[in-house]
Amino acid sequence: MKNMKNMKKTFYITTPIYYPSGNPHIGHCYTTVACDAIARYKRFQGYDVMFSTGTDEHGMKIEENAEKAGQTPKEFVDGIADKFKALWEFMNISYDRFIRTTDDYHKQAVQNIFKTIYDKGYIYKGEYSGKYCVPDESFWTPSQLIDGKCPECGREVTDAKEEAYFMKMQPFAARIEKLLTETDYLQPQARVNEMLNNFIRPGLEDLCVSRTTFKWGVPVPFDDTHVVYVWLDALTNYITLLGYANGQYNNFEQYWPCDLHMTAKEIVRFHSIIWPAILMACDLPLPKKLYSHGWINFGGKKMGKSTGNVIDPFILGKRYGVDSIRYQILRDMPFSGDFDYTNESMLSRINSDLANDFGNLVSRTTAMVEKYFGSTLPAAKIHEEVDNELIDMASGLSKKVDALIDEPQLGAALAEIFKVVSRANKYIDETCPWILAKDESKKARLAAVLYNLLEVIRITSCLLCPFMPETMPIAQKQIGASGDELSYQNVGIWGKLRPDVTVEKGDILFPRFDVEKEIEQLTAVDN
RNA sequence: CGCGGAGUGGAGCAGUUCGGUAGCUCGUCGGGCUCAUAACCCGAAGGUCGCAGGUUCAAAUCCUGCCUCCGCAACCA
Repeated sequence: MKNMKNMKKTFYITTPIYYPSGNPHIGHCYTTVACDAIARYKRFQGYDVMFSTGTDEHGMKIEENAEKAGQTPKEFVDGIADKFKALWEFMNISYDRFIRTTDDYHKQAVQNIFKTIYDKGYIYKGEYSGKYCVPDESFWTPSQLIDGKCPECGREVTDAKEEAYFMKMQPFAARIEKLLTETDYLQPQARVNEMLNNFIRPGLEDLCVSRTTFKWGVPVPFDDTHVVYVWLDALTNYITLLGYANGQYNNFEQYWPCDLHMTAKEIVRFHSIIWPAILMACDLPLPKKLYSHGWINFGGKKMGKSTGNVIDPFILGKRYGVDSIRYQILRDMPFSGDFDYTNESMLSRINSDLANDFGNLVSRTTAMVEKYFGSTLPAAKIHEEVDNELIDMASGLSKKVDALIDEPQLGAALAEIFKVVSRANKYIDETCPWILAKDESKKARLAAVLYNLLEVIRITSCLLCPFMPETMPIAQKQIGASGDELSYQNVGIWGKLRPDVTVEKGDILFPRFDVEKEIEQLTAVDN
């Protein structure tokens, strides 16, 4: 039975669950911050949002890394899961639920799901064969081999077989192809061809869903010499954390099917082919959208090599502000394709958009209201023709942003917002308030100009708030906006700020950085 | 011929679906303004749109061939 609260439209958004074989980095941040911005935006729109994230904690690599660290696997993942949580707290990530695949309810649910699919006849016992490195006890695919040898230790590999459970894929192949070709499930579209050409057209192979070469996993319910392999363990987090096949939660009906799975491009295949197959095997509805973004690279190189502390999100966030970092990566990340991160581009973006354009707009506007009217605008205003373009742009902004958030094209959404911010700066030059201020008979016109500027700040700050949740409320306080004036209902309506508003000029919102000095110091930190 | 993406003024990108004056941001240079975080506004310089052919009155945009870079190819966000 749904109560009134649950009558609201729901929106379920997920990050992948991250593999905690090492510490979180800015790449994890990108995915998670993007989801956070969307989740906050949807809450702002009035949706009942479920925003999930977590960690995928089983598997051989964890077993090995734990051993190297002299810890049990559980101790090892506990430590790293805490680091992820600490980073998300630092980055102001408003997740609703954090799942760990080592959580008891999840393990139980995975076993239930495995059993269900087995009982339906989609899982059978077979043999996994491949190239095997005996000393490392690892299977490798032909493509992973380096010069035909083990990529880990460089020794010879041999043909080997092991008993394994497989999930049939053929029963689902046609539906999966339709999902990819006839719907806009997978975004961006370019990835669809990749999936079709590489996997679907050649014919989907059955999926290996258990392993016997390591123990750190969920035991197969009726055969505990096997542990459940990553697919069924990790992907199912999206439904187990809602309570599917377990008694821990009871939100499955409420939030499934998922509205948006956000992932990076390397796991597209698992989310576009395997995950739908698993859901089909369980007779469950399919998620609505999968968005696969590119990577953040550094000087053309992939992350992880000698990039140093500079890319540590804690260091950047403490130095430049969490909101600024959130803004920069979301603004500069292209819709598809990778993004090449440099400290220069980050600082330049923060300076020009946040300090010069937005922050300075708030600063100069509130300063003028204070200086010319003692902080409180008079109610009497005189409108002029020159105001119209600005008013039209600001009034129509929220509709454009709504649509871009749904794509989801966050960079384009931010660009649209900043077009209006720039237009407002230009408007100041067009209207020259400092000249109006010298003429006592033009007070009502001056009041209108300043009010219009405050309105632009009200509207843009509301739309920017999901991206920069710390700073925007401060800006809103400075322009004297509060309560219903900041609601979603009013963000598309011009003139909602009360006419006799009182501003409260405050600290600088986004300080400007000396790029050369900062680069120097960041480099010093790096070495 | 494994699959896919990309090559556009100094840098980063848009434009290519349905051909028709090459656009944006940053940077540089010049000017304006003074409310503001030396910020803001205006203007200018700067590109044979990877190369070579072809179609067309007209191609960054369509066709053919080639070069270079990058990613993917059973779990790096």
